[in-house]
Amino acid sequence: MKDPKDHLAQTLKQVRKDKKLSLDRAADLTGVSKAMLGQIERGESSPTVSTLWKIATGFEVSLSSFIEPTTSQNLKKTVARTADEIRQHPAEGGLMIAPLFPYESQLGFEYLELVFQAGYDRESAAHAPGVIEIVTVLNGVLEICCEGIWHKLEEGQSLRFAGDKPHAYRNATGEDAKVITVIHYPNGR
Amino acid sequence: MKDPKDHLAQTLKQVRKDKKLSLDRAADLTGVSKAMLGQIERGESSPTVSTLWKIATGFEVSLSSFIEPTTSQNLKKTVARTADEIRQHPAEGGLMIAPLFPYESQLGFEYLELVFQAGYDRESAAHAPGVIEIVTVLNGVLEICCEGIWHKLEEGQSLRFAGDKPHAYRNATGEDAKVITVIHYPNGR
DNA sequence: CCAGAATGTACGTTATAACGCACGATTTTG
DNA sequence: CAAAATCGTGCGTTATAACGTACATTCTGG
Repeated sequence: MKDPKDHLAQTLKQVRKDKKLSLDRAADLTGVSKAMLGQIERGESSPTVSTLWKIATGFEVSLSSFIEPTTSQNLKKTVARTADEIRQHPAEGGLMIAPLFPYESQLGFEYLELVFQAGYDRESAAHAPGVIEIVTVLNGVLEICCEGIWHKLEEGQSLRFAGDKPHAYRNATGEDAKVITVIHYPNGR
Repeated sequence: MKDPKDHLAQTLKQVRKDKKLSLDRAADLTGVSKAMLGQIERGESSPTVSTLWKIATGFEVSLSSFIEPTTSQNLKKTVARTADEIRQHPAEGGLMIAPLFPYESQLGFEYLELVFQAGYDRESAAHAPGVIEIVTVLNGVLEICCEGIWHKLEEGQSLRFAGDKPHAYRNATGEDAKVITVIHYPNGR
């Protein structure tokens, strides 16, 4: 990725246009001079983080939206997926994975369907720092161990936990357990 | 929220420590002088966005992680939720909502279970620009209309679509339809 | 039509980011 | 143990962010 200055220029100009503000009005709102706002929009200057914060705060927009690419057209497309058609069986037995919506940097998470077959019992290594996981049980019973504590989840129950620590999954029943899981990576993956 | 300079200082120092890098080594990696890295870490200077980009790129960390609050301790706690216990019935009939994990700014999304009762048929106003929705049908059959096209989702099927346009939900069957939905807001909510 | 207001840009001035280098303290090496 | 290397900080210099102001152009209302 190249210097974010150009993306910032476009985004600032677009936000101001969306809000139908002149540079004068925008300067009043943000506390940043209209001359500087104009320079940023024309890509002639790269503001400090503090100045960008003043702009984002004045416009009531998140800082991130000024520096990360906007939602790509790909994400705006409607995509339908059927878990039964894309389920995969990795080398490691007992677990099947349907990557319904793989990781997208603009969303910050991946969305999977997992099937833990009867008898599954395995640890998962800690993910990168800050990773958060959410699991909802659709069918069956699944136990998840995090921070030394086992949580038994039945159909309709959900768990959110820190995925940046070692954790474990166990299906001690005689039937498969099917879950939906969202894994959020704050620093990308 | 206050000036992000202090958060940036802490984060930069922590990232460098995690990677076991001296200021010298970090300067080599990022192309930013060690004197400047030191000033940023001590909160004595607010870098330009271009300089911050060089730092993030050199460290192979996302820009956002330097300017948004780190995952709060609240998010790291293990939380179990049962949809049956928290399901709500809003004024508007035919739809029940279990807010399993409400919106968190650090995740950027909310995670809900929805039950569309038999006969439900209603439009949903467009969300803010950039919003992306994901829906997975757990039980029953649900139809979702986006961009003028109806998509029929049966059990095990999922849909991702742009939530910043008018869309509609319909359950034309004689039974309830239960879904999990993730709604991602790029600019917060 | 005309005067005043609004708009965005250019320019000179001021403040501060960003740098290279020196230095004292600490750690490493032979 | 002494010398060399490394470390983080402070300082002066340079480059540029950020500002206030002037100006040409366009718009608006009487």
